[in-house]
Amino acid sequence: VAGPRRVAGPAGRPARRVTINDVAAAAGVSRQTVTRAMNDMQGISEQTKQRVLAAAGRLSYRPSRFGRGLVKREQHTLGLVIHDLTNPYYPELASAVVGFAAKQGWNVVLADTVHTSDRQAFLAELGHQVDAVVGYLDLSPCELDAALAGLPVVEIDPGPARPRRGAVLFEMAPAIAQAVSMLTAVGVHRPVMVDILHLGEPSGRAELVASALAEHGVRLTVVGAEENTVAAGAGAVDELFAGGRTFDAVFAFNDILALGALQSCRGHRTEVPGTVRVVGIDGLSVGRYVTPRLTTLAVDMAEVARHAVDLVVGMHSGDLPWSGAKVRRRVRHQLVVRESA
Amino acid sequence: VAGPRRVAGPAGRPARRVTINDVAAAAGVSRQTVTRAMNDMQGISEQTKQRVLAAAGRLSYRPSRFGRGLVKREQHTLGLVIHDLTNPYYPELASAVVGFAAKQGWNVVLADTVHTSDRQAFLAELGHQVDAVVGYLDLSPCELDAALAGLPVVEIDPGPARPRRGAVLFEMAPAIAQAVSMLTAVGVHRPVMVDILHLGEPSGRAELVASALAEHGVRLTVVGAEENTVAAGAGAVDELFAGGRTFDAVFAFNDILALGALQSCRGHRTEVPGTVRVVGIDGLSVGRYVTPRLTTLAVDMAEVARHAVDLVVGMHSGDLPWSGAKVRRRVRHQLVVRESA
DNA sequence: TTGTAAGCGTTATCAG
DNA sequence: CTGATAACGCTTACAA
Repeated sequence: VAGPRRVAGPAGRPARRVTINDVAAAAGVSRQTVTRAMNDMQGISEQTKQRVLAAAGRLSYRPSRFGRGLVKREQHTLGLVIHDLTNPYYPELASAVVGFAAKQGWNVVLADTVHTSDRQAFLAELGHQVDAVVGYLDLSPCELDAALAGLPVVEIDPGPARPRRGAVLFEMAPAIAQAVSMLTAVGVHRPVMVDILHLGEPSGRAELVASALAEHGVRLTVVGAEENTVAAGAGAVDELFAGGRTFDAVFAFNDILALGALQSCRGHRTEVPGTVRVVGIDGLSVGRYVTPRLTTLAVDMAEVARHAVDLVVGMHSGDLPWSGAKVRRRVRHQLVVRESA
Repeated sequence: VAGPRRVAGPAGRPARRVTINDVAAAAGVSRQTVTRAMNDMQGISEQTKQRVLAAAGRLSYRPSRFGRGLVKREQHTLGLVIHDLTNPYYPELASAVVGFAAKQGWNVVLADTVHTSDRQAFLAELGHQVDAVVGYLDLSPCELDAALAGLPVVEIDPGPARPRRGAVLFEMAPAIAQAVSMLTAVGVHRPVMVDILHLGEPSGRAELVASALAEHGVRLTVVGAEENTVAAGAGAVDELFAGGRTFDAVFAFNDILALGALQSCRGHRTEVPGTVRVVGIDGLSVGRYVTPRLTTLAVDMAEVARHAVDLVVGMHSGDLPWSGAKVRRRVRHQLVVRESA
């Protein structure tokens, strides 16, 4: 395989795609014979097969996936929508989704929305390229219907509102209650939550933590991080220190922010878990590699991915409806006690 | 959008795909009119448009991407081949590749080879679904030609052999020399490398480190890690400690193994960088969040991704040849001194 | 504003 | 073993 040998126009650019007809002509056979040679089908003599293959190679011929897909109906691709591959949560999810999807013969195209301004248009565009969509959509039900009508959709952790499509729901309350019991038992009484605020409002996670603490008569202070990064998590806790506020525990919206809390404590020579206890959410594997190792509410990513892929494949095949209770699955977080709390 | 309303057979499964013809029939118009309505084209009255859209919604109609792709030739997808999304290196790469590809209007399907036994077959299959391939192929030139003939291919860090296709080459020697100078200057004379062995042989990275050290009259001991994980890196260094071997520096094949080295040192109450200095390779962002922060030879992932996408898009459009010097780019690693060395 | 005809590149069917 | 013909679902031209 030397340089490009496609039929080239004056500028050296391919004038048009090399098609099966070109190969057929070059080899002096019919299109059907080319098909037989390319796909290792029987009913073709070894000799013509080689001649065809040679011609195909010479022309750099490659069957069009569209032509082929049109007639063979067994090519499925899944759109996986995530916020930002740079946040370790999403690769862990993506890894699991890609794995399960591959097992079912589905391809996965990755849609990262980190630099997307118009989510609806973005998802509508994605919808044109795939057979089903899974992930973090963050659209209102009506936007979602507009963008992805007629397509099987499974949202992951879609928030409190009753999902209008398929969904994998997170059940964090039990694990949160467990973590809160553990902390209050050892005397925590001034906890803080580093949250991701939505329009200035505390997240659902913060509310769960607050109400679990309320059961023990403890009040939660919620502060917002600027963005979802380690640095922002550290910044939020830095401000706490700077403000002279005393606290004995930090709950974080997720492990990334918790890592920031750890970093900030280290910067302020504050012992973890001695002086301040830190608890993250998600169960990222990076939590095992930091010092101290991060205590966290972990979700089994493989289970999430398995549910999501199962649902969406079922919806696509028609075995499952496109909405309703049958296409809702629940996954429980588990308290994983390591060193930080 | 309630349940699935596709034409259903006896089992409740869709009997066949809903096509433009079904919608046309249902709305009492021609196919062309349906196209106009679906694609917001002009030359259709608002009234018929609504009628068609209603019919389409009722039938859950969605244009086939194959039919559409066959006639509109502006849909490109890139296959990104990586080893294991679970290893933070690949998400960082994927994130950048997806970003640049999106900017050029390309979709990215992610092919994770971690559970792939037959790489050649896997890539051949992938080749059928995409317009170009980028990433870590790990195939011999002849396997590669067999699997991906006729397709633009850009390998990333393909190793020492002269690449037969497009390639983004890593130039680590200068950064390695710099790191080695730094370490020998502070008295390091018993360095170890935790390597990923290929068929029992030291990697190219190990050889570069060894020869840089030789310039300073220092000999390198190479040990292999079982696999490419933090735990394996820790295990390799644990064995060093167990063997009673003394060492004052650890070079790691990559940051992941270096994290393991850090972990092992911590387990053995060995000060880093006081007693042992640790240097990783890759420049993963996780290196900034561990204690002590990891000194590493960093590659600019965005630059790698930019080159890879530029090359492959150029090759696809015909602006660039499919092999040769014009489709080779070089990226230099940079020594990033943090705390661990 | 709407419909008709043709063709995109491929494979399945059936006749030779 | 090979080739002609007819789909596959869609859009672009052009005609009404």
